[in-house]
Amino acid sequence: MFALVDCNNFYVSCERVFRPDLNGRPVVVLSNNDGCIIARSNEAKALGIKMGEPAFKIAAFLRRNQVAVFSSNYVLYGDLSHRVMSTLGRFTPELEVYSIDEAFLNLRGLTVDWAAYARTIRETVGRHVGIPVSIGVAPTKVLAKVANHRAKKIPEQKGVCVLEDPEEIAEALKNLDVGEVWGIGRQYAKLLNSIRVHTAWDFLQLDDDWVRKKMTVVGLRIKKELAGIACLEMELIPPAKKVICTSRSFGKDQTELEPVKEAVATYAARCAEKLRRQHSCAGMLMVFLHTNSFKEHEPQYARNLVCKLPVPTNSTIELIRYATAGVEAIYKEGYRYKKAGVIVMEIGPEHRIQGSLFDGVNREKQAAVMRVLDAVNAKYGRDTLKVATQGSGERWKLRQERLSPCYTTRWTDIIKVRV
DNA sequence: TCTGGGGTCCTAGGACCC
DNA sequence: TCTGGGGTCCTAGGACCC
Repeated sequence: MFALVDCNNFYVSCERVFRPDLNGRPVVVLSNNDGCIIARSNEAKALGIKMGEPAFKIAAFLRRNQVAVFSSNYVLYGDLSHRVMSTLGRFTPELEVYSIDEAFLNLRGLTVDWAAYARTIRETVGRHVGIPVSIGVAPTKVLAKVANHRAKKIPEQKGVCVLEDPEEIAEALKNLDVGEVWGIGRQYAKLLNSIRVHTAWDFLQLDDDWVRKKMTVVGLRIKKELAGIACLEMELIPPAKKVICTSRSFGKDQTELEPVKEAVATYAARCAEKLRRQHSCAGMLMVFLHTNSFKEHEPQYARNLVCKLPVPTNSTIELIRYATAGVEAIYKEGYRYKKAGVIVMEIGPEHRIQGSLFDGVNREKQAAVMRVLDAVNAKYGRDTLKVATQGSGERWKLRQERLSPCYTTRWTDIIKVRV
């Protein structure tokens, strides 16, 4: 049996941990740059606020309904996620951290009452971290997702749902929209609806060959999993990334090269950090830059430039050099730029790089410098040491007007309790 | 004024190898 | 008249996830 533990309205729940006054009130969290709604409390959902809605379009509505609005605080969410995951780790020898707010637990070998066990997990996470979770337990991962969906949607389940008995499973699938099944997105749902397949149960009645042909082996696996045949394994160690991207919209449109270069240098530095964290080097780098396509009446420009690196690297200094040269090459005067990004590809392990006969870089020295840079920044905070090209970020940095404190990771933000 | 960010997997078709 | 067999690698496009 697999359990899927999913944090309820995770970002909103994180904001509420240190603000219990927000319980019972509508709360939303915005995307980077305070752009779109990306998390909603149940009260906010009840008001009809849509996922992905641009915040500026419903600003008046939010005020009128006294909705508490937050910029996203990924430092806080990341830390609380880590605490949830380590608590979950105590309940299984096999934990797969699937995303910032979800994890699969392999319950194989345990002889317990599943529902009682799930309730214990739920209570423990609540007590230790303060985040409410929903738990689905079933014989396959896809069915655990189905169970989780019921745990969340049906109040009588009280956050826990076990699907083991075939008749219960059938009943659950008959009551589930096919588009709600994990792995069936909008396009496949449309295709299935067009042949009068509306529920997960209908999908299960389809011919294997048809599913294979129209939805590839991925679709067929989903079908097997719904039938109770486990095809998806636990992934205990997250595989190294094959592509790493750092991109941001600017806090405001940029019309000059200098601040754009600073931003791109900073994104390159982030990519380098991510590479070093997974002990990889990248052999190729791409930089892109574009204007705001929503502003249809303004002149539009979008370009990217790919650059093969002479020797794969994860050095901040080297990646910044190529990235800024790239953006200089594609930058054109006379546009209002909205967003830029750096993508590194052809990623491989750092201890197996192919050198070059004509390489002028002292790679050992460079690696030593990076070790010091990482150590200093780990101790004193990000960008305590940085490359001067990154600048201060004054002109282009994210808009974050409603950021909550970093309650758990910054000394000055720790809450004070009066006795 | 204001519209997010970061990933994975699969398939088909073409180029190329011996 | 006759026209092999077995592969790999790369790319673009399309689907999906959080």
